[in-house]
Parts: sequence; structure tokens; C-alpha cells
Amino acid sequence: MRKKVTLKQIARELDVSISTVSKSLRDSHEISEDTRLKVQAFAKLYNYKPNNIALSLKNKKTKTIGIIIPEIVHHFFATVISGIEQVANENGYNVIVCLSDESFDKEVINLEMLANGSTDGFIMSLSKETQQKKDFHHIQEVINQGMPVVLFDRVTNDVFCDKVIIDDKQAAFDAVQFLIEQGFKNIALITTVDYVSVGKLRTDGYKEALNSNHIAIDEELIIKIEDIENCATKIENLIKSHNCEAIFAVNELFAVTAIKIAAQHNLKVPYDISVIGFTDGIISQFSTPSITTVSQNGIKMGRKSAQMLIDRLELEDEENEQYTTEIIETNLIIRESTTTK
Amino acid sequence: MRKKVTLKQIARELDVSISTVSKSLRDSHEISEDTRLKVQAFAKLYNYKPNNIALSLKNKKTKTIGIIIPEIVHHFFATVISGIEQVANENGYNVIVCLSDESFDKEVINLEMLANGSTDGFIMSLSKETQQKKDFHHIQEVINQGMPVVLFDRVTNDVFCDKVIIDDKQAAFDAVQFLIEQGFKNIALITTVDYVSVGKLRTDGYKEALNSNHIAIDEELIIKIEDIENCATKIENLIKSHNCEAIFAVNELFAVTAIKIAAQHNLKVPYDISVIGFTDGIISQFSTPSITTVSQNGIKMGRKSAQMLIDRLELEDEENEQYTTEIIETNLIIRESTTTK
DNA sequence: AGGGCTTGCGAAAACGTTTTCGTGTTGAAA
DNA sequence: TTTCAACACGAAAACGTTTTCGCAAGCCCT
Repeated sequence: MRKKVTLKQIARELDVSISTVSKSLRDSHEISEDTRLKVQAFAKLYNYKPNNIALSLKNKKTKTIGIIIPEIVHHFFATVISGIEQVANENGYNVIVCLSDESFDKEVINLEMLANGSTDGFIMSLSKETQQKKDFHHIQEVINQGMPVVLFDRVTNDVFCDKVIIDDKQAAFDAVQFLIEQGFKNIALITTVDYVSVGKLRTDGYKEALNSNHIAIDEELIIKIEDIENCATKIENLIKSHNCEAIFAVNELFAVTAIKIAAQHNLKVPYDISVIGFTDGIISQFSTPSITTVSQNGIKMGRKSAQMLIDRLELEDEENEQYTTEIIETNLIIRESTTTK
Repeated sequence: MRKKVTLKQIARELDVSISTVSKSLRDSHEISEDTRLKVQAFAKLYNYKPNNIALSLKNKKTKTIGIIIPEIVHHFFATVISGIEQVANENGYNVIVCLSDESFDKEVINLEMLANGSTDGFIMSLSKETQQKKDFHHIQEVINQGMPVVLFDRVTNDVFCDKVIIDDKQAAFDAVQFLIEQGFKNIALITTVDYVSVGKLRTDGYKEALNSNHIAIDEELIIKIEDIENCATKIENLIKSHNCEAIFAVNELFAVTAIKIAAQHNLKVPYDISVIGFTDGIISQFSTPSITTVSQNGIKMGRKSAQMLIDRLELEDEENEQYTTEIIETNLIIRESTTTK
């Protein structure tokens, strides 16, 4: 077992000082060519690489980005991480990933854990519980300590920092508008409970689209799902009791569930009902029929978030207190689950 | 902006030495109760938390696990990470995630990057390119330096370390055996090119199942996909030219693709063809028909990998050179894509 | 020969901890 | 009064770097 070699060991072997070794390896002009080459050769032979921890301590920079998200087994979040990782890598940063499991406490613990020197900044998406409690002191705390934070997707107005979001309301509006243009009037909405910020925004977009087309909002056509496990009856009722021609679902799980339940009642999508989902994930792409959906472009969100964080990290002391909110464009991907009336 | 407070600052404020502060906070009996309480109160007031980097440097332990995987936008890998993160968290470890993008070079770079002090050990799954080149010197290198490595899923016999796998061959055998028991004889295989270790093993299992049931292997019924983009014609030929009654696909993408292509040729799954996939991901669960598949239990793989790594890290100097290979059991999840003849 | 450069290198501080060891003060025992 | 232990605390090293500063030797110029 050949342990990693340090400057000190090289110095001892070559009978020079630690400073000389360090300078030689960094091609300092202070050192004669003789010594420099000798040291470099020795270092190469023993495969010397500077210790990152020591560098971090000295430079007060870890070159590490902390990511805190609700869960990772979720296509959207996975793509965001992927995007973050790309940009991080291009800029010599590593990413350290923590999962909050939608729990406020875990979010706080993870944040505090990483804030003690482990990372230079954070990219996060709020847990459901945090959004529900509206308690963001932990985030404000790390910002006060001088660590940049970028919030993405699940954000809040209550904390000032850079943010990356999609225009959920507009995207929902566009999706519903599309359905209306296909000739549908009785358009149902399957959404989440209100405290999930994106669910709320998408609901608003739905309503606005109906309004601007002078279609009355029928509350019977709006169902709010709290728990995916036992949503079946609600959706069944929706499909059976109302003559709904089209459904806008605020995520792909709701969309595919609706399609399945429709099929069980001998209603074929898109011939009997059109369905639009949200999030262009695996489900939308591979279910039968494939699902028309609003694409969120997680990669782009991740890349943008990382870029914003790194920009702020490298600007450093300029203390630019101008926080910005970046909006990633969405687009409707039209597939098999929609048709014209 | 209230920067984080250090021992030195507390010491200066309270006019004691750094040692006294440190000892007070660690409840040392060397310190009088007076001083101890005073220091603790002050530390609490200023929310003192020890700097992780400094601790890492001192203890030569980072309490961080490096994960290097081919990609993260992949349900299986996401579940494994999730499992790793659970156990890591329970034991006070953080995880730092790097993606190789199936590239040998990126795998090497990431490994070397993290090996310079950033992590205490690694959990990895080999990139395709690495498996193809059969070059594992980078992994052997970090092991020689005394860093434990756990390989999972995509492993190799050429490097000695702890491993966590499923019995791919047996699982494939079981799946094909199941098809045979349903009365099918003409069973096709959709697999990968040979250098992908798990693809090879699953192919072996397929063949062995046929053999042990005295069914001749028809090479025409075996197709190897290199690139998912243009595999359509191969699968079409398979479906059209042969009277294949059932298909065993070595991953869920192949399975769902086969089902889609079959549908295009007016063959209904499972009535005309039965299909079994591998990996119980989103696709298998939500496609129509839902797909009978071999479940890999990524969470369990991740948890086991993390446990093995941490065990070795905490054992430390005992220098237990007894490497073990853990096998995670699989099970066949029977859904709608299979029926009896 | 003396003054002033340049060259080549080492000592030491700094980052923030923990821990070992030393030391001065106090009180009690002899 | 002397001796010794207990007590309370500080100095310093160590982890592995980088960088500033100081210093000695050699050289050139007057």
C-alpha cells in the first residue's frame, strides 16, 4: 500500500525545504532550473497530487457545490442534477448531494451540516414540508453567513437570493389554451393541494386560460390530489359523472393515472378524452399512448442554476446584491394523448 | 453579514486560550465549571459550529463517500444513490456524486479528483467504455493508496474489492423459465453487445434456461442492440419473420420498444406476444400494458454498498483483506405484458 | 575593496481544529 | 515551613498547503 505522498516527504527525500518543493511544482521563477526539474521529476515519479482538504482550508474555498433536493428518484430532479453537474465539472467544481425526503427537519440538518465549511454555496429546491411551514430561517441563515444560494423550481418569495424557475402559470395557460384551440370546452384539471407552489401556479394558469376564452370555471371539474395512493375514486368520479372532453394534469403521474383509469372505463385516450401532462419525463415518453406534455427542460434549469451560483462565487467580494430570477422557457410537446374535437 | 465564528475569535473575546475554548466545548474535566459554562454560553450565542474542513485535515477523515456512476438520469442509478444516501446519512456521512457519462476518461478524472483527500472511499459502477477497454488501473491505484472501493452492478473480476451485484444470470434464467412454464417455446432475446457485463450474463441465463428445457437455441431469435436510436428495424424483423411467441429483453427500454413496435404491426401484448423486461423502473410500472419484469431493488443495492463501505472505513486499520461479493436477490414482478399460451 | 544587485533558497505564518505536555497556583499534609 | 498533589489553564505541535519575507552567496560595477 503506497500512501499518498506529501510535500513534506518529498522535501525530506530531496533534502530541500517544503517551500522549495511547493514553489518548484508551481513553476516559480525563484527556483533554479536544476532544483525545479529535480523536484518535478521526483513528484511525477511518486504521483504527487496536492491534498484538496489542505487547499480548501488554506484558500477558504472548497470548490464544491451543495445540492439539496426533496428526492432523487424522480426524473425531473435527476435531470437538474445532471445539468448542474455538467456546469460544475466544466468549472472545476464537485457536487455534494443531500436529500430532504420532503422533510423540513432533514432539509435543515443537511443545510447546517454542509454550511460548516463543506461547500461554497447551495443549489436547492424546497421540500413540501418547508413550503407548507413557510419557515425559511435556515436558508436565510446561510445567506447571512455569506454563502450564495440558488433556489430552483420550488422557490419562495420570502427569501432573497438568485432563483431559476419556469413560468408555471404561463406554461399551464399555454397547455389549456392548446386544448381550447383543439375545440374542447369541458376541460378538467387534476392538480395538487395548494401549498405546493408549482401546483398552485399551474392551477392559476388553467383558470386564466378558461377565463380569457370566456369559459366558465366548473369547480366540479377541478380535483386536488393530496395522496397519489388513493386518488382513484376521485378521478373515476370525474370521468364518469362529467362529460369532460379533456384533462390537464399538473404532473405526469396524474396524467398517466387518468389515462389508465379512463381505459378501465372503456374510454380511449385520445379518442374519447384528450390528456395533457406536465414534466416531460420517462412516463410521458413511453406510456401508451405517449403523452402530450409541458417540457420543463431540467438540464437547462440545472445548468443555469449552476452557472448563476458559480458566477456569484467567482465574483466574490464585489458584493453584488442584485439578485435575479431566471425563467427557463417551456414548450408543449405534442404526442398521442391529444387530438382535435 | 455575520461570518461564522472560530475558536480563535471566541478565545480572543473571552480572553482565554484557544485550547481552553476547545476543551470547554468538548466538556473536558480539565476546565473549571465557571469557564466551561461561560465559553459554552458564548459559543451558543454566536452559534459556533466546528469547521468541517479543519476537522477533516486534522482527523484525516472527511466523512464523505464518493459515488461515481455512468449517469444519473436513469431510474436504477437514482434508486441506488437514494439507498446509499440513506445509510450514509444514518452514519453521519455525506455523499459526493460524480458522473462518468459512460466515458473512461471522465471516470478516471473524477476518481483522481476525489481521491486527493476529498472522500474516504468510493462506491462505483463502471462506465461502458471502461468495461470495453478492460482498463482498471485507476481503480487499483486508489485501492493501493488505502481507499476502500465498493463496486456495484457493473463490476469486474479484474479488481479485488468489495462488490454488490445481483445474480444476473440466475435472474434471467428465472425469467425465461417462467416464460417456458407458461407454455412458450419460441422465445426471443433482445440484449446488448457483449462487453456490457450484465448484458452478457443475462444472455447466458437465457441460453441456459432454454438448454435445461431442451429447447434449441435459435440465433435468429437473438438480437443485440448497440444503439437504441436505430434498433427499430432489427426488432421489426424479429417480430415479422419469426413466429416468436415471447420476448425476454435485458432492460426495460428494449422491452417497451418491442411492445411499441409490435403494436405498430398490429400485434397486441400479451395476447399475441408475451414480453418480460429487466429492471423495475418507471417504464415497466406505467406503460400500457404494464410490463412483467425482473426487479433489481436498487435501494437495497445502494444500502448494502454503503454499509459495506462504511464498515470497512470504521474497521480501518484491522486491514481485513477479506473482500466479499454480496448478492442482492431479485424477483419477478408479474404484470400485464405476459400471459399463458 | 566596498556597495548594491540578482539569484536561490529556507523560515514562518496562516487556514481551524484537537491533543499532549508543561507550568503556575493553590491547598493540604508532613 | 516545606513538599506534593490537584487543579486550571496555556503553549505548541500536528494535519498539508501557499506565500511572504528574510537572508546568504555570488556577481558586477565603481
